[in-house]
Amino acid sequence: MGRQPCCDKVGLKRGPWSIEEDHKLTDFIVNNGIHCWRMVPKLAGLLRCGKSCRLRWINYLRPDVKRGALSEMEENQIIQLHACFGNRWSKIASHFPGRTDNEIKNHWNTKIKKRLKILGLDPVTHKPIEETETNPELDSSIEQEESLEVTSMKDCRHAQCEVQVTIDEKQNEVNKIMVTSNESTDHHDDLLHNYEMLCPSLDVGLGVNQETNTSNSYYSPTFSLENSINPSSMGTQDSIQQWVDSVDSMLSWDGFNQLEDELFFLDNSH
DNA sequence: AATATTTTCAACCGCGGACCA
DNA sequence: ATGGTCCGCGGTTGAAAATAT
Repeated sequence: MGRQPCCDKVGLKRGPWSIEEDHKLTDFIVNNGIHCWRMVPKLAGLLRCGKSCRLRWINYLRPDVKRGALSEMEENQIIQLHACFGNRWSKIASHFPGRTDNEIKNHWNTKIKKRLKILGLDPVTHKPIEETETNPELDSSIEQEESLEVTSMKDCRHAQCEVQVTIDEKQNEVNKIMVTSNESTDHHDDLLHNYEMLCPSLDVGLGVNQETNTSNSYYSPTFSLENSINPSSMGTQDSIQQWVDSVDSMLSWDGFNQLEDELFFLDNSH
C-alpha cells in the first residue's frame, strides 16, 4: 500500500487564517520544525489540511519572508528572469531571497503585465504586440511553450537580448519621429514644446536628468543617434539628443511611472 | 456620502513528479 | 512493476481594499 491520505477534508476549516491559528502554527514549527506537513495540523491542534499550513507558512509566517512593495530593481530583474524562464515563478522567486513565488506571480499579473502592455510589449513573448499579432509564427502560446525550453544560461542571455532589442526598437520608433521632425525646425520646436507640455516635470530645454538615465540596468539601453539623426544639423541635434535622452529615461523603468501618469489620458481616450 | 467599479493579494484547486509500501 | 500518497508548483478565484463616479 501507499501512504496515508494527506488529509480528510471533512470538517476542516478553510479561508483566511485567524491570528490564533497563525500563532499555533508558528509556535509549532518554531519548536518542532517541519518533518511532514500532513502531521503538522494534527500536532499543532489546527483544523486545517497540511497543504494549507504549508502555504500559510511559506507565503506569510516564515520569519525570513520579505514584506513590502517590490523595488524597481526587483521588477526589472523579474522581467529579465521571466524572459528566461517564462511562468516558472518558483524558479524566478529563488533569485529573490525572502520573496515568495506567489507574491512575484501576483505582482506580475497585476502590475508588470499592464505596464508591458502599455509599452506595446506582449507580456508572454516580450516582443512588440503588433509583431506577435501579424506574424502567426509568433503566436503567444507557441512562444510560451518555447520559452519553457529555454534553460541554459546561453539561451537565457539570448532571451534577455531579445527584450533589450525590443526596447531598442521602441526607441528607434522615437528616433524615426525625431528624423521626421528634423525636416522642419519649426516642427521640431513644436514637437519639443508639445513634449514639454506632456511632461512638464522634465527639463527639456535646460538639460536632462542624467541620473535617471543611468540608474536602470536593463531598461536604459545605451542610445546612439549616429545612425538615425542627420549629423549636419548640430544645433538642432543637441536639442534632439536632450529630448531623446529624456525619452530614454522615460522609457526606463524609473521613468515609466511618470510617463504613465503624464499620458494617462491617451489610454482613457479609447 | 453612497454606490459602483477596479485592483490587490491571500488562499484554494488540480496537476505532475517524486517517493513509498 | 504497480498503485497510492505527498509535496510543490502554476493557474485561478473571490473577498477586501482602494478608487472612481
